[in-house]
Amino acid sequence: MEAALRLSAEQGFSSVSLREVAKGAGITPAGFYRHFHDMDELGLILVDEIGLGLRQLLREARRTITGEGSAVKKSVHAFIDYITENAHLFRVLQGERMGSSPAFRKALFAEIDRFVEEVTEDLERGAKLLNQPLRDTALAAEAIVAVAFTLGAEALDLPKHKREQLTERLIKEVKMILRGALAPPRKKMK
Amino acid sequence: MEAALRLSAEQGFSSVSLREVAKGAGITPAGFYRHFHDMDELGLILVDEIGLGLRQLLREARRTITGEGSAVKKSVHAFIDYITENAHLFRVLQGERMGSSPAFRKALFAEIDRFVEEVTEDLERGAKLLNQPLRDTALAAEAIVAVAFTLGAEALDLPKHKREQLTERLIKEVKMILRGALAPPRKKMK
DNA sequence: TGTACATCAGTGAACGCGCGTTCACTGATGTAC
DNA sequence: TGTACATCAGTGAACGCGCGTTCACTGATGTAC
Repeated sequence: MEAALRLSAEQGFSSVSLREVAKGAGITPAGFYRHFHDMDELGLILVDEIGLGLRQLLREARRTITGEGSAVKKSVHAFIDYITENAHLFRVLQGERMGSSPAFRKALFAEIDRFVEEVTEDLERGAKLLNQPLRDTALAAEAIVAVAFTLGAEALDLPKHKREQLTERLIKEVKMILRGALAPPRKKMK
Repeated sequence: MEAALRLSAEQGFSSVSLREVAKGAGITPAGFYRHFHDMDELGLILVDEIGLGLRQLLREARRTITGEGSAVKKSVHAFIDYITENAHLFRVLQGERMGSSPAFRKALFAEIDRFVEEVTEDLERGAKLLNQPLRDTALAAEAIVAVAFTLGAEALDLPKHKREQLTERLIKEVKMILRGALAPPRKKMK
């Protein structure tokens, strides 16, 4: 699993060969079959691990935001810290969202949907706490996750100081979306 | 090129073989070398075509929004129409953003950056026209493109009626971001 | 404590296959005289 | 108008290589008596 994750993060799961995984794990290709029926099965188990990681991330973020200070800022930092530490997992998540096998893709989308739902709930809870009702909370969550994942993926390729810049940008964009979800309707949008 | 584009959209550029492209184009593998030095070269030319497509899309969107009605709504519809018609191009754009060769990826990011810049300019122009100054226009553009590309990629896999639902969602999210970029600062964000 | 047996992760050789790349070639089309 | 030659897209055979999968096997570990 470890070898598969590392290789998938480097070159994308779909172009990792069974033989490469076996070699990475220090066994012969035939030995692979003692553990998985084929690469697809390994892939689905990998996706489960990714989903687990996402839920863990949310738990960590919730833990962080108790206390004072901007919840957005702390959540985004928790997010960036998490994907930096689990770069392999996240790279596979983003990289395999398109391409690769349909089963893999479907499983990934299910995990992401679940993540968006949890973020929606967190937003609702937070809004209630602050007495600042949001409109279209689910859409706000969807937009936030899209932006966070897109910028997060870019961040992984960057040197540290540029990553920090990008983190600040992400914080501003998330706040922007929340402000848009919060504001009372205006006369007319462009 | 046509064969390469079709195959790349289906299975991702990085897992398309030279022999597959040659077969798709109706020539022998050796014949491929008359046209490209290797697959990397073909890939970079493909990226150029993608960039061309993005610029064409913006031109079309600008054309559409003259006249009355929500500019966001019309722009988003132009975007969805475009990626529906050029699904191959767009799938490669999204799918190869991660993974594949570094050269390919770098070229893609350059094209996307250029796209974000053009959207920024359009937003500034539009805001001026409506006398509704925006803060952080570049960040708004970055967020809008991230959301549009993410939801757009999902849309391509969906049947028509679900695609329309998703289009409406995208319109609302883009408006949400613009509203957030527009509103005067509030006391405190969550 | 000692022996017989079951389990099972891993071995290593073999297979047929599609891959990228090379090479000398063919044959149609365009150009010069 | 007719002939000689250059160009060049495409051919087809061959190469060595890594691939996924199969097979009978080995040898360490745990269990039953």
